[in-house]
Amino acid sequence: MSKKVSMAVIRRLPKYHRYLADLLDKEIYRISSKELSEIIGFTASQIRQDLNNFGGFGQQGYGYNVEELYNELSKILGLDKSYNTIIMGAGNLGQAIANYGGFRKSGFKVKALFDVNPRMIGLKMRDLEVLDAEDVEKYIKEEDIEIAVICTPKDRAQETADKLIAAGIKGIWNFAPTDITVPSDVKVEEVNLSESLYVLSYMLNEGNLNK
Amino acid sequence: MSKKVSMAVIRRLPKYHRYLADLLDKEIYRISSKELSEIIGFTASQIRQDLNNFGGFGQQGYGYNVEELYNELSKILGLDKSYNTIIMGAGNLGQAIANYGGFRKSGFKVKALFDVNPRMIGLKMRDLEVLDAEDVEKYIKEEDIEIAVICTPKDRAQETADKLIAAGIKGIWNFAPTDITVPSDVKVEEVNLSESLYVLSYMLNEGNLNK
DNA sequence: TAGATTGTTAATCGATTAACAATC
DNA sequence: TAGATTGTTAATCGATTAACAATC
Repeated sequence: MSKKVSMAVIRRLPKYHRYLADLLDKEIYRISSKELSEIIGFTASQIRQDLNNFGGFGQQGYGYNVEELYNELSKILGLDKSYNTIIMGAGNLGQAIANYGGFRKSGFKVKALFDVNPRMIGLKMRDLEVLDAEDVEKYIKEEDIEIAVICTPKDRAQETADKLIAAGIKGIWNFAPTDITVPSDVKVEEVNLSESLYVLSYMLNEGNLNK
Repeated sequence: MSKKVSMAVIRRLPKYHRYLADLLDKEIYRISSKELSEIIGFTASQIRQDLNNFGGFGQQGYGYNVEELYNELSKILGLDKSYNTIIMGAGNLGQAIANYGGFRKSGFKVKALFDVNPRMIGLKMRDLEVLDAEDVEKYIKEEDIEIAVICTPKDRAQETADKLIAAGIKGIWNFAPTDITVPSDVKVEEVNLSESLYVLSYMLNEGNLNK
């Protein structure tokens, strides 16, 4: 196994994957790094460097076979599997994620929502039930849950993570506006929407900074 | 005006802002870059470098005044103002964003949701009305809207952006799972949730890649 | 004053881009 | 074969870290 691939590269992989899917939709089956660079906005050099972290998928004089590269990227991203998923916190955001069909299509299957609020517990949202957060450890083990999405308020995020990890969860998608601390074998992807919005706000005001 | 600050620095600013708010909550009024580095997980050197892009906010032998630094960061991030905001697309995600109180608290005021679906138009969600997306240009001008959030499906994102920009919008927060193209005076912050989830999926499978 | 800690310059590290031999 | 385009090495660029004089 070769040297660890940098996060900068990894964060570009989903974008390659998406643009290749678009090409397939348009029935384009062959592409050079130069052509791809014009569509996706990275340099051709970067594209070739990025891909070569994982293997030589192209062919000199020809370029890349779109379908083959798409399939390779699917494998690299782990999208050739499916993942049982639960959502902690059945508020607006939890519901929105539960109802987004795109994730299911990519193999992320939301099995249940969990909440601490007695008024929510037992409710059905489309075909999903809201279960008692008390019972989550048992559920994770019995239903073979691999990914948990944290949509709780900020102050309940860490304790929720701890409980999930104790039950064996190895992947957490955290939407609570706080950083959570986990052991190194647990992977966390943080989505901090406030931080994202603040970056937009920064950009809108950049010119006005009196430096 | 000094040299443009890099995106790497800018994306760390909201995190400083958040951790300083936590310190104020805990009634801690003074902090050195070293102490902050232990809490936030960046090096002390990086913290000093980052902040010095915007001014010398510290004091030798003392450190930083938490409240002062927090206020300076608020100004840098444009959080000392408020922004009239609209949401394009009144689906699950649009509603979730509309209902999240945190944004309002930071000065981002959602004034209305817009949708193309006749069944949605006219509905009230809490205190917000769903308006006809046809009327958005007029609304933007009359109500002085500065920021628009795109929560439409992928295939309607670009045309929506074009319409918003024609009406004078300068800031777009894009949740549609596609990149939108805008003139250089318009700022876009992309939030691609699928890409984020795929990165998590990658990390969960990293060990299994047969390289 | 002595100690602490900044602001800032210099050194290092890593990521991106350029170049080109290999080869389809 | 000739042309095209990769895979990969080398060069450049930018970001992070280290070091330390300035100074509170």
